[in-house]
Amino acid sequence: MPQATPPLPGKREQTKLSNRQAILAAAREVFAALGYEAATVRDIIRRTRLAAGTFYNYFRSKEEVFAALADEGARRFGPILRSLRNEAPDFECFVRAAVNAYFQFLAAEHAAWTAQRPEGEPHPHVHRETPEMAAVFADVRDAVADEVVRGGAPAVDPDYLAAACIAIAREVGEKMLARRPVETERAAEFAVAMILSGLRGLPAAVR
Amino acid sequence: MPQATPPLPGKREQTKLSNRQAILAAAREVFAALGYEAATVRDIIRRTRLAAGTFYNYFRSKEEVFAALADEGARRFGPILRSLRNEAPDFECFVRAAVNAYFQFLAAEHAAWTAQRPEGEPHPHVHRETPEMAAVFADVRDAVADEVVRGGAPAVDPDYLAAACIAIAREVGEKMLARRPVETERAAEFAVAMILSGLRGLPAAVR
Amino acid sequence: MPQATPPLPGKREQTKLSNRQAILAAAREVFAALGYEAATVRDIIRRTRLAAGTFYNYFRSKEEVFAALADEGARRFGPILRSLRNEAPDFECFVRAAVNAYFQFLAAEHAAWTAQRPEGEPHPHVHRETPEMAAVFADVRDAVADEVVRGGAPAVDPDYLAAACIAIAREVGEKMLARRPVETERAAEFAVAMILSGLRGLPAAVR
Amino acid sequence: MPQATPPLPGKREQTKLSNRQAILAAAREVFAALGYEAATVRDIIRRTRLAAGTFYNYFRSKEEVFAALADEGARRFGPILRSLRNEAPDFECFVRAAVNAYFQFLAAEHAAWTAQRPEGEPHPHVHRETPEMAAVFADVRDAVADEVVRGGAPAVDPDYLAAACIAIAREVGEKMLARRPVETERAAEFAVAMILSGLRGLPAAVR
DNA sequence: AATGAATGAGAGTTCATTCAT
DNA sequence: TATGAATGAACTCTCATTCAT
Repeated sequence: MPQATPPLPGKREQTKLSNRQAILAAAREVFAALGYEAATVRDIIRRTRLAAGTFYNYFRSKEEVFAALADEGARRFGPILRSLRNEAPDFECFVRAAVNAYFQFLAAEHAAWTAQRPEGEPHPHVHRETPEMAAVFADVRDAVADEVVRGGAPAVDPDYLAAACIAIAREVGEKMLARRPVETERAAEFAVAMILSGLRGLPAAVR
Repeated sequence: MPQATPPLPGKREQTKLSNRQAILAAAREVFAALGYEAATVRDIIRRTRLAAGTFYNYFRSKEEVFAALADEGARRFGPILRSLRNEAPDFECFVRAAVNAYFQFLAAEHAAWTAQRPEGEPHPHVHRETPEMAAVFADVRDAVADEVVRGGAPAVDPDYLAAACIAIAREVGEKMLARRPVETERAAEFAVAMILSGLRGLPAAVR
Repeated sequence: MPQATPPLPGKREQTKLSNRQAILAAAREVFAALGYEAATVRDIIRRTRLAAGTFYNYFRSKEEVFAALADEGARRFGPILRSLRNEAPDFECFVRAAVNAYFQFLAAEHAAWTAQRPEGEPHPHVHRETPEMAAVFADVRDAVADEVVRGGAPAVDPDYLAAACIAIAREVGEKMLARRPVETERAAEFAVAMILSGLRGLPAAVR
Repeated sequence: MPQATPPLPGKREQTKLSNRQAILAAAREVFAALGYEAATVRDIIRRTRLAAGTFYNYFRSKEEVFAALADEGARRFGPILRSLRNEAPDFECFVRAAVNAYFQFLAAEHAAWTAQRPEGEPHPHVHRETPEMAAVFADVRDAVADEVVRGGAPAVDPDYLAAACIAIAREVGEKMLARRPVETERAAEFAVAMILSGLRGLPAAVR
């Protein structure tokens, strides 16, 4: 196939990219609708115009596409989080801003997902953890841990502290999503209060 | 037929009971190692000397064996929790006692599980929620919610509060398990401090 | 167990007999409701107060209980058929009487069955052949064949003739059962007419 | 892409077609040997070089492959039957032609099947109704019913009449197949005579 | 003789993954 | 590189049958 060298991203590169995007988009929907375990590669490619085998030109497994999705989420969320940290005058403001951002993100994603959920939750005891959430959590964890190291947060075990903050946000966020209407602000307010007052009380309690 | 009361359990009843226990034990291990979704009925019976079909003489499905495990956990933990509540002079003491009990339980169960785990975390993004944990969490949630209603805890949204307390305990507990050695007391101390000081600061922050 | 010799059928023999009857009755219902292939030994013993293993004290398999049912049907129907043959002045009357008896039997059995059929016919291309029917057919076949040999029916191939007569009765009978209301007499009339006029026309057509 | 019309079927299409044929052929044999109910999907694919899962690329279930077989039979037989009806000067000739055609078809199919049958009849009480037969019967039934409506057959219950005709052909046909040698003509002659003389005698007998 | 739990083969079906086209 | 049929291991669950009690 004699052909001039493509000066701009050639057609090949374009389709390659758009195929990748199509798979990622389909995977996002499927993981949201079915959960990681129940989702199958077949489910993903079925929501795509691509053939079964094509999936494997882009990802080696369900595991890998999940990781890619998480990466993408991190790439979208990381900058937001970092700018919040730069702009916030102190740690309290940062926590407030971060929790608010997270809860808004959560509500937005949730709205998109609940649309296609077919029946009621079949396995209520299983956490629906989406790739985006995982990435966001990782970022937050790093931020909190950094802050502890930098002295902006009390000098307690940074790992435990990060875990506790994330835990509060996560669990309260989940409760928030279960309510009608979804009150992002009230929930965020509660979570922030819990985190900050917990933080303030810590140094006295834990040496 | 010289006697009406069956004095000792016959051999049949004995094996029946021990088989049931064997299946439950195997299921516990499998759920811990693989998570609920990834676990299969085959995985469970394979860890047993029983034949494939025998599983279905005891439980109708994976769902059912999970529920049985949760029931068992609740039966074991519920009384402990309730006695703690009765004995504790105030809510703080109760929280302290409950968190300690939970972390000890966690450490004990963990020791039993990690024994069998063959490789490193195969599915890191999936929440390992074991039936026992689910049951314990439900109990704690009820206790906290009750306390809020009774006025022993600040008059904030009881659902959010319970969720936050559980979240802290859960997540810090998980971190604790990941460390060597497993320091039950330090972790419990941290979690209790976080919960209680969070609690104290709440009323001022949330109107 | 010292015990006087039982002069009349002892308790043992009685239960043995009643167990056998219970299994047969259950089998009759199950075969009618599910068809031979779909019916399982489990289905049969489940309709009984007996334990699974007990079935095998009486019958070695589903096959065998089916055969026993057929035997029973034959024992009930054979005498009727034979007396009809003795009482009927000629072959025509015999055919008439036999077809009527068969159709009435069919309608009666059918009423008993359709009661418990759960859903609509799942496999429309499968003939529901019950043991009783099989036995009755065998008897009729013998009767017709005998009559041909005795000269009461035209000297055509007796096997074909018997087959044709049975076929008409069977198929028209099935059609009859599918209608509401079930008109035993009209259907019998039709079948008899078809058989007899077919019979009369045969000698001329077939040498 | 120098050419728009796919000139010859590619290798893929060829194997796809031949696999489909292989499955159908295997299914035909299995249904004939075991009957619809006793036949399993595994029996079918086992007579094939294909893997277990491949069956489901072609048919969704046993039911569906049976239907496909019936369709095929109908497609082969329907035209024959219709041309016979157009060419026959009267109903008698049509019946004669149809029965002959049916018996020949039966004999041909039978030859193909009995080749593989390993042992003696394993389930004597189950009607071996093959998909082809089902299709043929449906066609014949329609033809006879039509003729009754058109007045070419006596004005008796068309459903009963069709059933009776089919029944005679079917049952006599079965007897025919059981004999050695298989005398298609004699059997057809008998069946035709029985049907036609039955037909002629009917109007007088049934008002 | 009756019991009913244990057995394990085998049914239908799904799925991740491969590979000839 | 895209395709999509083939693969075969694995899964859930059922069943006839056995056998210790």
